[in-house]
Amino acid sequence: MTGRKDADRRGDSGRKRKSAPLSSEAIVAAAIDLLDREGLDNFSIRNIAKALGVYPTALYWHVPSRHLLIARVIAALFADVLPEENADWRLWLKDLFRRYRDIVRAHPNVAPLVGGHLVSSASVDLNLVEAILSTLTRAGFEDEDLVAAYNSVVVGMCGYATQEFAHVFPDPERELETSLAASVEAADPARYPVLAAQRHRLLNRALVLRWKNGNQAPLESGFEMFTNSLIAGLAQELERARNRA
Amino acid sequence: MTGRKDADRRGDSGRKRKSAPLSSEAIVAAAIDLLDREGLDNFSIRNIAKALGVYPTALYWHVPSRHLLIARVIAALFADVLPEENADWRLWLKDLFRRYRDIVRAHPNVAPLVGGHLVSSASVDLNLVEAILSTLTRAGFEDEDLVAAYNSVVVGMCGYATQEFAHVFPDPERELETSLAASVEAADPARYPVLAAQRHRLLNRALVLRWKNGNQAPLESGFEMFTNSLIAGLAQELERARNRA
DNA sequence: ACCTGAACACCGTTCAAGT
DNA sequence: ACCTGAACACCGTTCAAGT
Repeated sequence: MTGRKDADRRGDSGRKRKSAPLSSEAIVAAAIDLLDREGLDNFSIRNIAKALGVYPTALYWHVPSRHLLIARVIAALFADVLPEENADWRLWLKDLFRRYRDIVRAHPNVAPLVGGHLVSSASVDLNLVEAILSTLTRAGFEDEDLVAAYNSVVVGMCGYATQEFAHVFPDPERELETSLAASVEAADPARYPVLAAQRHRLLNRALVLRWKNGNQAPLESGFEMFTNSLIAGLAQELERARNRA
Repeated sequence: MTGRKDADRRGDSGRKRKSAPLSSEAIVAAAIDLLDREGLDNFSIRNIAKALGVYPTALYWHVPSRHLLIARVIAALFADVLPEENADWRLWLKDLFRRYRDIVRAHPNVAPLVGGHLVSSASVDLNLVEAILSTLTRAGFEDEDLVAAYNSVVVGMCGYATQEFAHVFPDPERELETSLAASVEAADPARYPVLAAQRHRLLNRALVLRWKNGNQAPLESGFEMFTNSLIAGLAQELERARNRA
């Protein structure tokens, strides 16, 4: 009898039913797993439930809504973005940008969920916010400039990876691929001289001119230039602010 | 008889039925209108069809899919981003960034659709691509550096506005607002000294620490610093590359 | 307390049928 | 050629019912 019950609990009927009870942590873990394996297009409450061997509505006991589940997923994934302390604020920022991008590289399908949505605010990591603020304060930014620099840093952190790992929509007939490749290949050198001359360097390596995202074709050199430029530029803005004062 | 037919065509049965026949342009226009009026959460093929007084499936004669409709919407909205020519490449870039952000300000709900999705590639404006490439070439970027600089510029163009006008998810109970405000208000000055000291300057004015987006609370000063920094930094990278050669 | 199960109000898209 | 209308395979979420 007891053996039978245990067998039932392990669930030979519901195929993937886990022995462990449901919890917010288990749901978030299953959500991340699903996102990594099946992509954004199959990322749904119902599929997470299926992976857990449970009814979709069961999740609502542990998680208030899809939006807030996504917020928890983001919080879990970026729990360790924060770099070691560094006396040089510019190196610290560079480190932060790198670490952020590395996480997105490891879970590329989350990119569209972080960039353009304010959900992230639902699970703010105050440690991250304070770390950026205190680093910029040590660098010399004050008051209004501090806020502006902080916003610049957050965009610098998320902006590149968001675009590098942008969502590629399902294209089974490869229509996007063929039409894009064709129009670039056929670009009139008279009208588009630089594009025509550099086309082989650009296809799938330049934003907007690609059908693969950073997953299959990373945009490494641009990341370096973008982050280096932004940081160097912030340092320069700081100088200017000092000279004003 | 003819009068009756005209009345039928104007459509007293289907309420909003337009007299004009359906077309790709009309659909895109209705889509933009719906996006502006009703927001991203109500932006669907079915609602666009309803606004046009037509069956949802009628759209598929003129538009291949939702993804590609979005691509056309984006193409239509950003048809005029391209700034006037400018001898100073840095001013030209600044102008480009401003114009891009102005368009997003005018149609803020499109922001999440542009930033994190590769759909935009389905409707590439080669003129824009060439303009950026030729400007950077005139500035002095070559070969691999040109690609890296181009990618930096595209991220610079889209990155800030994407986050400034990020999607705010429906929150009728104002849970996000209250919890975020509370946690920032209650931030321990010992653990979060800068955050605690600057909290009134930060709430709804610093990314991640807000429940409103740029629509209700623009992040103007950060935009200035971000774009100025990026451009100044690119100029500096250019100097470095020249010194290497 | 935690999960089932039915139900509601939505989606995008396919395809046969009408005109 | 262009639109209707039914149908399919999905969604997120609410809520009563079970245990």
